[in-house]
Amino acid sequence: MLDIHLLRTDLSGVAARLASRGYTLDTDAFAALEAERKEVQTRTQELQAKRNAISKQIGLARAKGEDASALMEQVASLGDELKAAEEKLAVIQAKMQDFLLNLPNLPHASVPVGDSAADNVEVRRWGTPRRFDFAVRDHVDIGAVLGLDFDTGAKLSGARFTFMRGPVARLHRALAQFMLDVQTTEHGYTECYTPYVVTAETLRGTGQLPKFEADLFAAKKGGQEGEGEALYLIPTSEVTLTNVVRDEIVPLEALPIKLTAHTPCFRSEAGSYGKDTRGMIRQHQFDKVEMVQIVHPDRSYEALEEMVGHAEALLRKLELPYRVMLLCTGDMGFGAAKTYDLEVWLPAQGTYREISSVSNCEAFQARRMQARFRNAQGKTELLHTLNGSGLAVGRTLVAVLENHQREDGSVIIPEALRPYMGGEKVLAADGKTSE
RNA sequence: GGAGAGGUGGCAGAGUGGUCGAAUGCGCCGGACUCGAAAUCCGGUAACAGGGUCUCCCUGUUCGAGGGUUCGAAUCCCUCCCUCUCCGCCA
Repeated sequence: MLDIHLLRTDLSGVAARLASRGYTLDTDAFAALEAERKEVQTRTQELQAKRNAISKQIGLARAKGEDASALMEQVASLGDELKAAEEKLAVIQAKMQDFLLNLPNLPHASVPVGDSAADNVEVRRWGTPRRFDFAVRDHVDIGAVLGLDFDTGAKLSGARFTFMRGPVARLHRALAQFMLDVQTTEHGYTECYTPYVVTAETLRGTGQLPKFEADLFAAKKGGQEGEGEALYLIPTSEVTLTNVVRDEIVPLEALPIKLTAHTPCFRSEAGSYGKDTRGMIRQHQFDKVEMVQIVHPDRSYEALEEMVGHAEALLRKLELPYRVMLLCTGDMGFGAAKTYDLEVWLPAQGTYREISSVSNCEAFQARRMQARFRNAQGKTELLHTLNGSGLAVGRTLVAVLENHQREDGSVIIPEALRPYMGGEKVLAADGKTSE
């Protein structure tokens, strides 16, 4: 959510910055609503003040045993107008809230202006894509004999679900454990276990609601006939980790808060029909190790660079070539002020594909959540929140299989991962180490 | 699922229709005392929103959430949510 003061004082400036990310701000609608709000709110508060003052006098008169009927008449005459004004104000404020909740964040000044992914800027590359002296297979073919089973996934749950067994299932688990251990022991994050099902209020805090309900899975408690509040499956643990500070005023010395969790993520992938239909690049359910930092506003851009480094460290340890992309204004997510994507090399596709996305949301989420800290002057101030994948486990599995494949269909396990694989060096169909 | 208790400021905890945004204690901030510290004493200390003559003043809202009664609600009524205790069931 944007700061309403900024819209009041610099509406055209806000409109220009939103336009750079392809969002057209209806300035006339805002100006009209704001003018109406100001008038109605002033009038309402005037009437409330009058009522409060007279009511107080009634109390005093009664206490002295005096007759208060003249005062009662005065206040009665306010009644209808006050009630009407309060109702009108509530409607205007709800409209205003709705308007604000649907505005995306402002891009940071350092973000390149552009319309689409084509305008993203490559910041750096690491590693050299390997040359293969045999026909490269993609992860679907490699995984077929190693336990990657899309048919069973589809039978159980439909398209975009994967079933894993044996060596691949173990590799998947090993990757998640490895990532969590690096985040906690080397990067200073606190490991968390969080709910996978959350309330609408929680999703409003991080910005998935009200605008993106179509991207979520909703859940219902058994034994209830449409009663009660809808619950949603988390699309990322950014949601649960960030909402930890919702409605909190954290002490200055508690900052920065650095949290990580390994959770499944559930996404309906509405609007991505026909995209990445082969393999496990785009699934309704995938695992991710998430990094969340909740920091002092002065430190958030420093933290952003640091978090990109944390994600990069994992890719390096796994010996996976990647590049770092700075997203342009038109390609950033709703709540982000600045985002870096990490793209891993996928030899079968002959291209780099997103495996991590790290964003600074500045106060956008904090304002929705009322997540604050007490500054050095003792005043409350909004925090800055950041989140990033460290990493998407499914896509990392794909990258390991494809980049480290061998001609005989086995896969070399990167050294960093071997302690998590019982010391084995190679992933093979028979489960045996062939070297 | 059954029975009961309860949700109040950073925390603990009073308050059952009228100067209550809220006693008291703790914590925190400032001051006094002290060479300094501790102890003690004095004073201050909620959030959010709006307005202004904008380092300050004024107004409004907020006592789990929403609705109702009333001139007036933390306090009375209704609905919902959550927490705790006991019993039952359960991984």
